[in-house]
Amino acid sequence: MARNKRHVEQKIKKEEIELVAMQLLKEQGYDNTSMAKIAKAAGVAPNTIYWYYENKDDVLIAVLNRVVAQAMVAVLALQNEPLKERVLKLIEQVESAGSLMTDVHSRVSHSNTVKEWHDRFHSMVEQLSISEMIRAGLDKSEAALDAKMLIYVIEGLLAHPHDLAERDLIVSQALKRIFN
Amino acid sequence: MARNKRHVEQKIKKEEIELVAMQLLKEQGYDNTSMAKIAKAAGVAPNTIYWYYENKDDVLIAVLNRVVAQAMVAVLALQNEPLKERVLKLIEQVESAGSLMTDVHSRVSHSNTVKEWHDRFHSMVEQLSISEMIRAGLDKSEAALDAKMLIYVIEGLLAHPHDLAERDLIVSQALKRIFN
DNA sequence: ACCTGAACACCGTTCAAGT
DNA sequence: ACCTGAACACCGTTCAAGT
Repeated sequence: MARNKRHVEQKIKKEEIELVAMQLLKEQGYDNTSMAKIAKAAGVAPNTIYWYYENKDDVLIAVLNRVVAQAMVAVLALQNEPLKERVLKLIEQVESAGSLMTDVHSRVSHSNTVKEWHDRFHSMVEQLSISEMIRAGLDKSEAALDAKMLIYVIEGLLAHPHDLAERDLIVSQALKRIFN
Repeated sequence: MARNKRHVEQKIKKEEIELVAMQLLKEQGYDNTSMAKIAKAAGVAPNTIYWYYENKDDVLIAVLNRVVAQAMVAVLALQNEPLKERVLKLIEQVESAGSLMTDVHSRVSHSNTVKEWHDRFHSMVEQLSISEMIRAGLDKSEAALDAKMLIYVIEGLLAHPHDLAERDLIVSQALKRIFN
């Protein structure tokens, strides 16, 4: 019993650190969220985090996995909607993660772990995008290139601020150019 | 004479700091280039840089202006080449600046000065891109959207590694989708 | 006007020690 | 196994002082 209880509490502690880190990283970004800040918000000593994670980038990755899982659920729920709606939902989801995606790109050059995470993530997105293209009737020989184009347009929309109407227009135009 | 000489030396000193900073920032990126490193390479005390620049982001902007001017010259030299060649030249130029463009994006949230520089730069690129679209025969009503798309594809190519052949393919595909 | 040495507050991370 | 206090090296930046 005691053994079990302690085991549960351990999981809770790590979970709490991760949830707190997620909130702070989403709201304030990587550089503005110090390890000390996370520790304080989680109610532990600054170096305690290092018992659960190798370093700050490791915390970032744990948070990224949560964020991605959440976004996937939201987008997959629209399985039967037209492609445009799903793309817009995806953008909305990633945008709610604040500057996290930009942070990933800027950490890639510092941390090999982040680089590996980024590369895996990117090729996953690419595969999904390619199947969407084929499913939407595109020629297999061109699907890969068009998938990349669409991803880059989405990334551009995420990197630069747009109101909803403009975003809608640009996505529509991209899909029109690709599928006409 | 003495007056003049000192004036010249002043310009030389600032110029040297900037050239050294450009080299370091291009090679090692923003975070890996400390003010102390720049100062040492320029042969001055670390805080001397603060006489010429308000802060580190100010140094970054001075370097960015140099890099952009250089790229503009290279691209404008191809005035009469087809659009595809000019786009590829632009990508090549920006790529030679290493991670500087990614660094700009990640500094935007920290420094208002960098944000302003970024916004100005971005709208300049957008205007140029729109005129290219119109010049290439696109309908005026769609030129703005297609210009944005093309810019985002270019940014995507810059943010992610591609060999020359793949890059060529993606640019060709993008132009084909836009102009067919 | 131009430059410096010394200091400040903060950062990510480590280490030896406690339970 | 889990957590801490104290310390380390480094960072951007400031300040008082020198010429």
